[in-house]
Amino acid sequence: MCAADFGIARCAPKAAWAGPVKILRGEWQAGTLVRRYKRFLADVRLKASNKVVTAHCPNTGAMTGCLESGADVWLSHSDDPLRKTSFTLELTRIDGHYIGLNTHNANRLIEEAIIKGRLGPALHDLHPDREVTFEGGRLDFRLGSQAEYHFVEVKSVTWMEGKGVGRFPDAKSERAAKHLAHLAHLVKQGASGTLVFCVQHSGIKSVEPARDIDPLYAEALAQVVSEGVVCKAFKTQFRPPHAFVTKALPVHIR
DNA sequence: ACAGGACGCGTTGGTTGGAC
DNA sequence: GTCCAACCAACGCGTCCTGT
Repeated sequence: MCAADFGIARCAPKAAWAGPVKILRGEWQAGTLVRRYKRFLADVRLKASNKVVTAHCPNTGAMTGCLESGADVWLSHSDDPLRKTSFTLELTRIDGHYIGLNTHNANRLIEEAIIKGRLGPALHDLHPDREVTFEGGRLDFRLGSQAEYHFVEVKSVTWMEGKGVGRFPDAKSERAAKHLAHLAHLVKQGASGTLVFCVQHSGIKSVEPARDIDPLYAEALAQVVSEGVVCKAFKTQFRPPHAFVTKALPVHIR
């Protein structure tokens, strides 16, 4: 299986800021989604063999508008004998737009952009610490030194509504609000904090909080931004098996 | 010092069991 | 029968502990 089989250019887009990050691992496959069920699982018909396989779905969220039966999907493959499913659902294409489904890839993409210094001078660190724990909480990245720590929390945006408006969250999320509180708390203690929306949908042109889905989160976001937390969004471009962070997108808090 | 195993975290709809 | 809380599902990643 190769990218050329699906008319996909192998080269990186000229606008790529960072990467590439390989999002399709192992003997990756293209297929068609048959159904998603039990939150973690999806049946996919492989294009190469026409066989139906069960893949692990690493995004347990609502994934509004992201998983439609019959949609093109791409799967990673693992030889790990401990795994119950050899395939992992990574990417889909709906209405001509690529949508990254693996939330872990959002962190990898943003980490790559941080390492390359593409997210601005305040977010430039050769070796950010990942999954930093503190006072009962955990954030995705810590940059800098003890003199001036900079904490970064990454959220994956895959839900597009209307013409290019990315919305987050797609379901009520107490944890997302908790992460905002953690960032605000650290900023109050003198650190810097940035919330990064990693937009894994090629059709999204701007990001806004989904006030109708989770009004508490929308309020919390506006509050922490007023308290000094920086909120940014970055667009991902897909060239299977790779993905790239390409540019900043506007975030409309209110 | 290093390798490997155990465990915790994060994610949310479905299932199960108890209370009313 | 209905409601609610607790638990479970699969996986990757990081941390901690133990053995060599």
